[in-house]
Amino acid sequence: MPTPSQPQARLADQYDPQAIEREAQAFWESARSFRSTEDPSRPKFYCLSMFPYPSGKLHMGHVRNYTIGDVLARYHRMRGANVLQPMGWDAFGLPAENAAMANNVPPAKWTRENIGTMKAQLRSLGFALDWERELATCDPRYYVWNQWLFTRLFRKGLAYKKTGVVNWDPVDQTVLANEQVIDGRGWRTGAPVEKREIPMYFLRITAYAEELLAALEELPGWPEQVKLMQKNWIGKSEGVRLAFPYELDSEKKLLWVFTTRADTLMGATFCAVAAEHPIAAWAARRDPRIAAFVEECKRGAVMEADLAQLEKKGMPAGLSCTHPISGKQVAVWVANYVLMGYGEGAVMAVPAHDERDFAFAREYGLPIQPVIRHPAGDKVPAPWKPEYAEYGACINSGKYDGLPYQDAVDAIAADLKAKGLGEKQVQWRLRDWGISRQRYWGCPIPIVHCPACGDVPVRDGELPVRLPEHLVPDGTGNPLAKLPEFYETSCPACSKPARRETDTMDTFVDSSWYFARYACPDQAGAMLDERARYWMPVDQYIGGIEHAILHLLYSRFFQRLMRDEGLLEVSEPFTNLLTQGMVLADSYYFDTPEGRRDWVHPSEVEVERDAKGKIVAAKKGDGTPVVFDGIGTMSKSKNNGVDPQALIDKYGADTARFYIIFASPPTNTLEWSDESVEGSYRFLKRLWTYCARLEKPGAQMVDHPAKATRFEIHSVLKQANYDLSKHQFNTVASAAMKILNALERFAGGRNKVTEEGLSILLRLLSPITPHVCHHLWRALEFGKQFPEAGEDVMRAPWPEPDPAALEQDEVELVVQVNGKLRGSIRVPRAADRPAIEGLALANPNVQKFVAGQKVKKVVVVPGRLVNLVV
RNA sequence: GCCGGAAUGGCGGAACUGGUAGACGCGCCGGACUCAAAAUCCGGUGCUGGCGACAGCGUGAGGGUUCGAGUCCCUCUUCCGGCACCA
Repeated sequence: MPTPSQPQARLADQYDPQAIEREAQAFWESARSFRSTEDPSRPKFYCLSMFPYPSGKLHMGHVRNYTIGDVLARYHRMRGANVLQPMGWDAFGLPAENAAMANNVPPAKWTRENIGTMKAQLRSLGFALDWERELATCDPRYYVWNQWLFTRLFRKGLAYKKTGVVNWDPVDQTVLANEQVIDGRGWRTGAPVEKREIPMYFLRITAYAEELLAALEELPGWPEQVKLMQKNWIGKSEGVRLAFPYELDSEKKLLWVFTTRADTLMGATFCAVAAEHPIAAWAARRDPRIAAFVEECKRGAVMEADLAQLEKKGMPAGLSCTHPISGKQVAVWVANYVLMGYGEGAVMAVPAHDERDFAFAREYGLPIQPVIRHPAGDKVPAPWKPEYAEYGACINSGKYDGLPYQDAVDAIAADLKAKGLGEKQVQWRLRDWGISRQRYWGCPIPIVHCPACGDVPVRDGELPVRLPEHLVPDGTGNPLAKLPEFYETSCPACSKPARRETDTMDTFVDSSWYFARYACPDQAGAMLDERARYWMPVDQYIGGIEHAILHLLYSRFFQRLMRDEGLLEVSEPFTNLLTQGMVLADSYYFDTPEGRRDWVHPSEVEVERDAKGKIVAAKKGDGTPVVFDGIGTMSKSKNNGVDPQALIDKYGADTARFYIIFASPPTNTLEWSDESVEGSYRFLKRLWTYCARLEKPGAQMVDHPAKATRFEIHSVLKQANYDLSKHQFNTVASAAMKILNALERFAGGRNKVTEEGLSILLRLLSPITPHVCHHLWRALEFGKQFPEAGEDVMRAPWPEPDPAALEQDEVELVVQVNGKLRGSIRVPRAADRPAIEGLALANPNVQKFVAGQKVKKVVVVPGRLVNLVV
């Protein structure tokens, strides 16, 4: 492709980032440098960063995410790949409704304005994005395919209706998101939140549980940590489903429980059921105290984190059931620690070998019967010890005595099966995905409720079910449910009057397949087309670690749903995953005389240091002392956010990008420091000044040998290339600094060594700071040496170290005595072991520590060290 | 509570596969330039002792394996992420 002709850039004396960034961006724009097309002749590289929620302005987390992605995209482009790097908007969601309520602006308008602002910001950062593929999930041309797929899943039974539990605000008469529940109360009303069961649509992700789990093994490009979290989340456990018979109103019934510890069955001394269990409901009808307890359990929010920290409480249900093996009667309790949503909503309690049951039994004086020989003995005296839960041989268990874990489980399961009271079963922690939201700003669920035909999916020809965009929610439920024009419709099957579903989809649905749609965002006739088969899977996905479970698991699930619709072949959407850490900043406050706590922005804080540079005090500009409150995520409430725009305005995009890459490896948290940003700016200025001086006639004296300089530059490059392969970009930025240091020490004019070194430096650095490298490459006319690149450093080949430059005649070896460093020796590269030992022993400082002692052993690590053991 | 991480100078971080701890940068100290300041440039900088060559100590705490541990194993502490309706 021809590069657009522009006047040859001259190198000004001063680094002016705003001017050169404008120029570089104009160059890329007119050359359409980042547009990607399908090209089967080249290896493709689909590089994707998680798309942002258009919250208003870009925040530092976005800048970090997209800078990391951009470095990867540009690097792979220079290595010859056909790179796709798209961008779009996760545009449905709760914040738009909150903003709408606060400002009386429809979410649609607010969202679209935010997209405009953030898109301009992304452009100013110079990311190599193919904007021709931009999409927004609130666009009917996008969400129509959510709806289309949903109707397919509904017909297959993979989408279905059942009741689910939600947070209910009794004052606003509305469903609350978990984040809208603060200390058990509604955020706007302050009313205690209640649990409420409502009908919802679910996606049958459990049908894919086995595959989602097994396929984790085939994801070598994912961090182990994320795979482990997903594995635990899916939570496959093999156990026994078994029944305790009981009689209710002279009717014979079975209380089913699931256990992974069937070997402890003979120690089951009671059973416990969830407050939502039918037995609890029955007991509540007979006994007002139980009714009150069940009510108490139903109060509060639905968050598992909160439930898990509740004090374990229970009440006897006034019922007993029969132990399936021993035939003894055991009591049934209603307990708040049993979850209706997991397993059978009931458990057999073995207090001797389960910590929760142990605590519960001791609290309520229930029998504790040890049945396993554990490392701490045969008895289980209080307090609880973790050993009690370990595997061991059965005791006090009649015919099962002496059997180890697996044999006991097998024998007990066989006996239960013979009685028709149980069998082995696989149990999953993973639950089906409830996607219904009683909210306005989301994708409408394409179902019509007909009094005669039931729930009928909207016909393809009627899709999309358009979301009216003019509404402003008021916090009292979904405005769609108050809009007859929306919900009044006719049945797709019988044409009689019917009511349209007014719930919208979880926004996780939108984000579970957007990555595939980028391949063909303009395709109006299908969800995906053959271009998706070219680009998918994503070769590199980059995003926050906070998405390690839900978003990534749902996306893996959707990829399979699309595969099973015949839309794609591959099962896994993301071949390689990079989880980036959060961006943190210091926070400072002072308490006002009125007793208010004011948070002071870190940029307004002056610190006082001691002679060593350690911070001893901090104050505001006006002298008010402030308290350092530690380091944490950037947030409005602590007034410690750094605005990317201000940073770009002051230093330019390249400094922002360089700092973000340099400050920390991508997977770590990044702790913000304005002073370090200055350092990054300083480096780019130094690079500029070095190049500007090279341009001037009259080379300076060479004061460093060329061979040593080349060795240094090529060694650094070798390490940098290794670091790039490990995605450790902070040391690549360091490498660029080291190369500039070496060139400055060499201090020649334009000659073979500086020319080579600088071309390496500009290419190595260009993915991180593309604007300044683009400009310097053109100004210094490196296109003459790299005709294939011409004026565009991005088209230059990636630099590789020259093996000849890495050769050395001598190497330095460290000499240790008993593992302690005592000196070093220089030896010829090919020196043999006796020669090395001789030189090591001859070192005078080494002699001091070996003198008069016998050397028992000599360890020689080639190229590294000699260790003399005395 | 459960699941998953992290911890190295005054600060961010580096250290290959168990082999010189502190690369690179920030900050700080000293110097050059300047009427002065900013900017820039040069030198120093883990802690303790010593004029010094050097020595002792040192990677959150405690133990272990090894010729040798920031790195491997065990126990613990603190901080961070997720927990299904924030995205």
